[in-house]
Amino acid sequence: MSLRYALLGIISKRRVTGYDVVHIFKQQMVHFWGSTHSQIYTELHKMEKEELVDHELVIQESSPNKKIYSLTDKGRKELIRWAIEEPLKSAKIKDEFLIKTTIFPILTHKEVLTLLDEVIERERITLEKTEAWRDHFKQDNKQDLGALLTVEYGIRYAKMYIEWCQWAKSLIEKGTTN
Amino acid sequence: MSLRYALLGIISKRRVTGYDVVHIFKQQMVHFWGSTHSQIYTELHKMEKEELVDHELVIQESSPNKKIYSLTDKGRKELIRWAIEEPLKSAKIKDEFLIKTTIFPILTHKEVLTLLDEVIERERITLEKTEAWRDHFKQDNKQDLGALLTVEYGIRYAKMYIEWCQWAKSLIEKGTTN
DNA sequence: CGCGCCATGTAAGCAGTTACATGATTCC
DNA sequence: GGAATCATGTAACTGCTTACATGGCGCG
Repeated sequence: MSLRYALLGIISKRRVTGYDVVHIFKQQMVHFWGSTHSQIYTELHKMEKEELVDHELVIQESSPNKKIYSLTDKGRKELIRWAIEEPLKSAKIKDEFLIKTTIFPILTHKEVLTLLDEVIERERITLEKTEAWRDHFKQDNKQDLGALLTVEYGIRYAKMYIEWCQWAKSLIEKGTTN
Repeated sequence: MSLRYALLGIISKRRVTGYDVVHIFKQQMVHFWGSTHSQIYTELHKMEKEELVDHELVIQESSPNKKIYSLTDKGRKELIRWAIEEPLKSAKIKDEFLIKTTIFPILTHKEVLTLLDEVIERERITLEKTEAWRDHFKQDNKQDLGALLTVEYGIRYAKMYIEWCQWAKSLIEKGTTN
């Protein structure tokens, strides 16, 4: 049910199409939520039936027609109700690499270090992109507190991950087994 | 499909029942994976059909009978193949609180600070429990590298979350809006 | 006498992923 | 000529959650 509130949140800020939302998920929300176009379009239809959003059809010549969504009063009220009344559920994380971590003892020294280096590199790239996005975003002076806080979260998360990997490496390099 | 490898990983370390696995998920894997007994029992059945695990039935008097699982050769090979050959997929996170964060600008100053304090408290409790578990675990001198690394990850994650919340609070308290 | 622990399972429903489907325009 | 971008949608499937279902034992 939370995808719904993520969508309501995005629509509350600016006039967007389903297509725009897909990109906002990819650029700004990667660090804490994921979704695909098929799920997003479906949820938007459901929400429209329940009168939480409505749309305006824009006819275009050189590209396909599009639907620009906006919140209804009911939608806005429901979003705020959820935010302040609905009890907090803790994050659900599915991190494959941590599963691999649990079986480090049955892998060789070399295999483990290769895996760790791959992850460090992946996170380093993510960190770089996220920092670039934050800087670009700050220059725009957009004053979107929500976005500012969540990018910062993304940056801190990536840094933590890299530091943890480096700590793991040093611990493994110290050990003599395998 | 990753639940399967999480299960294979657990079974590779010790002789466990489905019931034990449920508790291992709750105690040691909360930080990076979640599952429920219904999904676990179902997956164990599937894996047994595919001959990745087998079980030994233990008849008990004062409690229900139980099935103790162990890896087959095929299971162990498949686990290692997955760990070193299967390309890394990045973590999938679903964090409701970060969705709430994106709409901070449409909430009042007070509502936002209440939410942040709730989360800080929740994470503080998690951190305390996780640190207690690590210390207890280190005293046992269990030498399980995988578990040592993942608890440490849990601790670092919780600390990062708390620090980020505190940074957010200071940023909001500095601001005069709302 | 009720709650929690041990221990297993099935069924129904919802959430999320991948594949199928279309089609013009723009850029290389 | 091929790939990427814009823009929307449906269908099939897998993964995950919640509810249903059983039953003895020990503790307060």
